[in-house]
Amino acid sequence: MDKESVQATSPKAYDQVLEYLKTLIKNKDISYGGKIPSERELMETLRISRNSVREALRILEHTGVLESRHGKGNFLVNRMGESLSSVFSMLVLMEESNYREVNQLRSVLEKQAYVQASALISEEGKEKAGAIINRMENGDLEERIRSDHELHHLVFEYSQNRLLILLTDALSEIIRSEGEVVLRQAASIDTEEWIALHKNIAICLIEGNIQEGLLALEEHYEWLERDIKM
Amino acid sequence: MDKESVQATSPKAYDQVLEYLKTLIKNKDISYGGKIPSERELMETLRISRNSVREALRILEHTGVLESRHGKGNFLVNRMGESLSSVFSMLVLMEESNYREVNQLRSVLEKQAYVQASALISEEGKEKAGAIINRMENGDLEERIRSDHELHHLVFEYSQNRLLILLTDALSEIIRSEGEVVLRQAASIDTEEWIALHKNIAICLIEGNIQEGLLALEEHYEWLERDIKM
DNA sequence: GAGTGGTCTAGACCACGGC
DNA sequence: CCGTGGTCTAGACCACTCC
Repeated sequence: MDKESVQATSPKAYDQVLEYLKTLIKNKDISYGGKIPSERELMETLRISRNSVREALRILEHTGVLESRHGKGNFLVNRMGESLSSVFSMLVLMEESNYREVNQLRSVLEKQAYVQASALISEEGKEKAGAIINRMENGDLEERIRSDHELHHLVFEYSQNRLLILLTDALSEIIRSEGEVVLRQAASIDTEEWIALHKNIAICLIEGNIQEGLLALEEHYEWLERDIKM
Repeated sequence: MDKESVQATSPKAYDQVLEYLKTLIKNKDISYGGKIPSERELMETLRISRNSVREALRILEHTGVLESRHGKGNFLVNRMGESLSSVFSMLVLMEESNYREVNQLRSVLEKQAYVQASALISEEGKEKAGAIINRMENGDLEERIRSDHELHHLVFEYSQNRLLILLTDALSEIIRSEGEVVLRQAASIDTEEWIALHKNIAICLIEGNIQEGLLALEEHYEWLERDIKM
C-alpha cells in the first residue's frame, strides 16, 4: 500500500511537457496560431532533454493540437478532425470496425444534424440549398459531386453542433481514402435518382418537412451501404 | 497502382517507422498482444536513430495501438477508445466543443444503438436486462449506479456496432472526468423517477417496443442535459 | 545477467524561414 | 546570419522483467 504510487502509471518525462502546455492553453497564454516555446527553451524550462521534449510534441502534433513548422517553430492549431480520422483508419486497419459501421454512424449523425438544421436554418441557408440543387441538376458530373458535398456540409453547418461536423468529416475522410468505395460511389452518383434524392433532401430542409427529409436521408445511406457492401 | 510516393508534406524519419509497423499489422505479422521489434532493433532495421524510433512509438502509443511496457517491450494493443477520449477532452479544453454537444451526441448514438439492439437482442440479453432492473430497484445507491451503467452498456453491446460502443465509451469518459457533472448526476440518479425511466427503457427493449423506448431515452438525455447546463 | 524501455549528455549537421 | 525544427552520433545510466 505504498502511498508513494500516487502516479501509479506514468511519471514519464514527456508528460511534464504535456501538462505544461495544457496549462498554458487553459490559462489562455497561447491561443490558435500562437507559437509555443521552442524545443530548446522547453528543454531548459522543464530541465529535460530535447528528445523527451520532442516525444511530447509528436504526441500533441498527432492529437491535432500542434503543428511543427520547420524553421519557424511549433504552433497551436485545430486539426483534431485529422486526428480522429487517423484513429478511425487505424480501427479499420486493425479490423476493429468496418465500412458498414462507419456508414451506419454517418447516417445517424446526419439524421440528427438534419433535425437540428431544420430548426436552425436561416433564410440565407435555404437559398443556398436551392442554389446547390440548381447546380446539381444542371452541372456536369464533377459539378454534381461538388454540390453533393456542399449539400451535406450545409446540413451539418446549420446543425450548430461542432462535434457532429468534426466526426462526420473524419468519417468521410476514411471513406474517401478507400479508392474502390469512392469509385463505386461515383458510379451511383451519376444517376437521375441520385439527384432526385438530393433534391428531395434539400426541398424538405427548405420547407421544414422533417419527416420526409429523414426518409430521403435514410434512403441515401441505404444506397451507400449497398455500394460499400460489395 | 502505387504512385511514386507523393509525400508532399512529410518525409519525416519517424514516418518510416509508422509505415513499417502498419505494414507488419496489415500482413498480420503481429496481432493483439504481440510484441513488436525492440527499439534498438527498429533503429538498425530502418537505419534511423533511436530518438526517431521513439517519436514514432509515442505517436502509436497515443493512438492506442501500442503499449510500452518497461523492461518488456512494445506490444500491440487495442486502446483506441482512450485515444478518442483524449481528443475529445482536448476539444473541450480548447473550447471547440462543450458538454451540451457531447450529450447531444451521446443521445443520438444510444438511440441508434437502441433501435439496432431491439432487433438483435437475444433471449439471454433480455434476461440480463430484467436482472439489471431488478438490481436497480432493490439495491443501494452504489448498486443503482452500477446497474445504470450496465443497462446502457447492454444496449450498445447488442447494437452490434463496435464504433458506436467505442464512441460512447469515449464520450462517457470525458463526462466522467468532469467532477461537478458527475456529482449532479449522482444526485439525480437517486430518485424514483430515474429508476422508473430506466425500467421503462429495459422493458421496452425486452418487449420490442421501440417507439416508447426511444421516448424514454429521449427523456433520459434531456434529464442529463438539464444537469449539465448549470 | 541479459534484454528492454526511459532518459540523458553534449554535442553535431542539415534545411528552412525571416531579417 | 540566426533561430528553429529534423535528425543523428555514441555513447551512458537507471529501472524493470524474466530467467
